[in-house]
Amino acid sequence: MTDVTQEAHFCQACVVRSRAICADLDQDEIQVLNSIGRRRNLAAGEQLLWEGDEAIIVANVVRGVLKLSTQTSDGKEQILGLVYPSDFVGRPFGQITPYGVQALTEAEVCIFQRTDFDRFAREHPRLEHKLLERTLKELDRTRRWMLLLGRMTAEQKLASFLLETAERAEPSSLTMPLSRQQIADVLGLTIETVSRLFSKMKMEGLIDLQSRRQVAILRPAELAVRAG
Amino acid sequence: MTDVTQEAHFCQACVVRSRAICADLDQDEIQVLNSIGRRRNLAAGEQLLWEGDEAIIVANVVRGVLKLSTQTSDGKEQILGLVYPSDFVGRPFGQITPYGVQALTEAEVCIFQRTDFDRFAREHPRLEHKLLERTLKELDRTRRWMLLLGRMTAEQKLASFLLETAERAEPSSLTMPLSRQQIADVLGLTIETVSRLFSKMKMEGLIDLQSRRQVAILRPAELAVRAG
DNA sequence: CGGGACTTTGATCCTTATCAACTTATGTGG
DNA sequence: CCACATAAGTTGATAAGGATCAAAGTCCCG
Repeated sequence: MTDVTQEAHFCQACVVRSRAICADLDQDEIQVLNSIGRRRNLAAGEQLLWEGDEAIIVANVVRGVLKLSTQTSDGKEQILGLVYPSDFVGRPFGQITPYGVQALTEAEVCIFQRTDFDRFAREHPRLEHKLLERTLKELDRTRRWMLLLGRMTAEQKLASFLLETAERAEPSSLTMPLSRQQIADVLGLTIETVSRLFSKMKMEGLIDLQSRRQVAILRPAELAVRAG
Repeated sequence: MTDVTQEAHFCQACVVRSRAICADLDQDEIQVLNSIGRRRNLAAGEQLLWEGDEAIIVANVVRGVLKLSTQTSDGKEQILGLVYPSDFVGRPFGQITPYGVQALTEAEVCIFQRTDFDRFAREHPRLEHKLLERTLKELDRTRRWMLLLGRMTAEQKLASFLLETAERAEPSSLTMPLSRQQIADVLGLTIETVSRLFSKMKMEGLIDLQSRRQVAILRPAELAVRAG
């Protein structure tokens, strides 16, 4: 289930290096980062971090899609964000992991002990700067999501979600990394509402459903109108 | 309406300095920051930044409460966050201000040209570090708010909001900085629903309303239960 | 004291949640 | 490869929580 590999110089061959926070580091710095990090494969459904746990690790996503999520006291889940390759997860400079992190697809991450990472970051302002830019962007994205949760109707939510997912995914692939339940948890809806909307949009010719996970957007412009 | 003052060495006397991002700077650095920043007073209701505008300034809040907000295409507002003394507003390292910033109470801010601030930040890793920590905390707070918007009932929302506001405000003062409409915009509700809940909570003895803006929490424990 | 904004309260409607039954996929062992 | 079991998704009926529409009440400030 958990496959931990330690390859020498894996940073050099890293597919997300140019886009991840480690992009601006020089040879020597990469060397050090190499020595404190390690790759890890995650099976679909595997949990990387648990909400409320001590924040012992942080990670870069190399491959796959993960979710950040939290729960209400009565057990309903809210997905707080989705993380794609080159994104960063975990809570540097913090004691507690404020949300759970779980792989939605088969995934590969590059993990660091938080304390190692914190120390490295404090000694390398360029890395901290990258991390800051990324965090600011993430905050912007999260705030846009708040508008969706607070003020949009179910249809607007799903239309927005489909468009954003299409943007994030590789152009060819229209495979949803999320189940209906997970989409519901992202949008603050129930699975039934999501399912009904999929059916309705298909009937109206906005999308096509080859299978449950294969969604094709047939009329993106109209979908954008529905997104509000 | 707009009162711009330029005092020498105002940082030294700054009431929020120990808590704001400028806390860790030394004498010389403060001197430089002093030279690129200036104080500005805002009347209640005055807008500091407009959503979508070029991001030309950033600011530290010295006094008062401001809101960050955005709007749906059909004009409904969603408040994305409230900002209190020592908090930072604006979008460093970005071209566009992603949300509007408006003073809810009479307020005082310490503003910088974004480009000046960006340059200063890049040259002073300790400041960037402070800003990073603050941004990470803000992201945590924002994500908790997502749970509220996505999964809580109206009563849970208002109860949570009252408790958090009480925590943020000075212990003695139980003056709401927000109108009913603004509370609704924070919680993703309508003004009518908020008003009804206030009445209900008063009737049930959870809170007392000396006046519209004067809210006393009578039974915080019970309120916490309602918050879920 | 009067006008306007803000707030409260009431009646009704609509969206979405909930509960329930059924259908379709996925997977396992015989 | 099929029969069965299990998980995931769909569809329907009903209910509930808030939104919306409407009207009255309060507060504030000149």
